[in-house]
Amino acid sequence: MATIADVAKYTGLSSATVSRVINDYPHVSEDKRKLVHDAMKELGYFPNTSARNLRNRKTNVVAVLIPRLTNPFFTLILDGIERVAEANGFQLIICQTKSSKKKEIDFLNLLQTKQVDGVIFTSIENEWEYIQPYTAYGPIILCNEYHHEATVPMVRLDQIQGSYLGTRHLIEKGHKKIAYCMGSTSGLSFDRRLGFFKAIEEAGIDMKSDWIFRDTYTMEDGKRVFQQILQLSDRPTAIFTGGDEVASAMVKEARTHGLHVPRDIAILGFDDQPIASLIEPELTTIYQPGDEIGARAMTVFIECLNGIRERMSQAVIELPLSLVIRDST
Amino acid sequence: MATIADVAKYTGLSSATVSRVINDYPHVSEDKRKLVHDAMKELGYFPNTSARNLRNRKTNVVAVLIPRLTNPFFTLILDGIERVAEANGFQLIICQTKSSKKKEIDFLNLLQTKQVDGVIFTSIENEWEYIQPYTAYGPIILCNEYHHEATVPMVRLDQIQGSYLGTRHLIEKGHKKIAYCMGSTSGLSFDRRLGFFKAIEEAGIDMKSDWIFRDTYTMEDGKRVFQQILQLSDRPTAIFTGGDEVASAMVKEARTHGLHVPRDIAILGFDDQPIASLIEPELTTIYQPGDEIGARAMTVFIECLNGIRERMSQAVIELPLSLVIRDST
DNA sequence: ATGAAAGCGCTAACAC
DNA sequence: GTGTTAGCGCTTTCAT
Repeated sequence: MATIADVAKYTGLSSATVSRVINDYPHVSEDKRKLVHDAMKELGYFPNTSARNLRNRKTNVVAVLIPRLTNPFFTLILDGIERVAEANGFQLIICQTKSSKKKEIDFLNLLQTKQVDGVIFTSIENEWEYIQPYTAYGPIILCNEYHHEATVPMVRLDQIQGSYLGTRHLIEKGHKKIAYCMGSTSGLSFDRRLGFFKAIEEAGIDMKSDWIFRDTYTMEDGKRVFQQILQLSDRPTAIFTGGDEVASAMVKEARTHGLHVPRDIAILGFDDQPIASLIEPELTTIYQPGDEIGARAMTVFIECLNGIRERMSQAVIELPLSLVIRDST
Repeated sequence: MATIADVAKYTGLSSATVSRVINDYPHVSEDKRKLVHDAMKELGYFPNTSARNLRNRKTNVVAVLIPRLTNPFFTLILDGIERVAEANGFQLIICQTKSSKKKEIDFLNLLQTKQVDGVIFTSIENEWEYIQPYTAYGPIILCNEYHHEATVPMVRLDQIQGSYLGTRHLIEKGHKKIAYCMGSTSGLSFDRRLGFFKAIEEAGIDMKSDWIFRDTYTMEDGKRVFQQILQLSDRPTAIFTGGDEVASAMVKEARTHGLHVPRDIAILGFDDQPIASLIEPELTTIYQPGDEIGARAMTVFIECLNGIRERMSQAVIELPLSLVIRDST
């Protein structure tokens, strides 16, 4: 494998000059520049990234923490991140946490060993106090997440407003018994609940603890929870879900049980994934601009890296959510 | 940032001994080992990955080329690759080609600059002759792809058998006019067509060139092509699609036009994505074990890296496809 | 069992 | 405009 020294020897120049040519520095005469380019081609030379990274103390690689690759909403975010990353010469290392606290921490090791310049969290499993120490090693951006105590930039969607909008919509449709499905206990979930209960309380509606369901993420969860709802003596007439996958499975399960959506039971999705407009009836849902949020997070990351933006103090960038009314409510 | 030299100085040992401890080498006394470990913790030392990579001439990073992150089938493959990668201490760099020949080649630059140890293609845009030269720089594995001339390991699904199975099924259902949607002109598409026409010819059925549609990948494509099909004077009674996304959109579009699936028109999917069993009617489709194929490809990659497997000669590993009969045919 | 030292390939002062 | 040289942080002979 040809090195910079080989090119230097071949051209009769010094490695410094070759390096200047590689990095497009000025103050190199045109003929030498051409000489070097020709030699590089001739020798099949390519600069060694590890050597460069070692010298430059940077890698142009970002770690993206994502709970599940097979969750379309997160791949949408990833797509947005990728778009900006590629436009700015950054590579992405994919870190699937599978919602494991331990894995999340393990991946932060990439920061300490300088394998990546920084980290973008698209979800966060550990308490902030466990993450905080790692901010010393490089920019950490929260994307689609929020922690009150976090002292880093956060790009998020206004979950309070989004769930408030959706719940208001259900209430306006005349529903008074609304089941609520939540995911984890993250800040995001917390906010959604805030918006939900804000609408509920404004309308002076009663809420039963039986109507609250935890840990609903997947289609399987949706099916399971829907069956539980059917068992209820006092059955809700509408369901607020935490995602279109869950909602889709519920619509499906309702149909299986001969129930009409939305007449017998209304179901509200979240995300507005492609599937939302593909099933029958189409899902009323909350549109989350996943790619925009991802793109924005990566932009903020680059700003931090370039020192244009303060990376170790809290900053919240919030994008709005919107209600998409279709046929399931 | 603490370096190995700092740890050496702090413990009064040499950097060589510290290195031995870091790498769990034998021939280090227990007390020194403990001494070093304590010092590393005390100083907040972490080995620098770039330096290690430079020395060791390897990165433990693999580039995965994928056309679109938002395509669920490819993220399924990615999930399988990730599972094996993480179990073996490899990181994945994500390379979204967006089906661009140029980007595909650009990403191969990661191999030449030694930023990755090798590359896994989950789809391939360029002719093999353009890829071939890069095999000199490290293992290249084809996953879900096939090229006759390719001199590398290929992990693939038996597309001929899969599309044959699906087409046979349509024929057995009594269909004699079957539209065929294809994607690119890759080896994979080629094989699918082989299987399709094998079944068609066996049954002695006529095929019209009007019934063949190219470049159908997305839901939008599905909608567009379905509308074209409706315009046809001699309209097919069944459609063989290249993926569940396309098929789902077609089912949806059929419904929009007041057509009953499968009575008025039968639609066959491909992949068996989650959506297939979520829409109404549920899709009959060809199940493709995406995660298995991904996992297998990563396993083969590691074998190549370890020299257990020949990396520069053709080897084909083929997994079977199966027909999942539901309600759309 | 431990240490000295060379060198992986590159960049950036600093000289001229 | 070009060259000399000293590292970046780590691993690995080769001594002892």
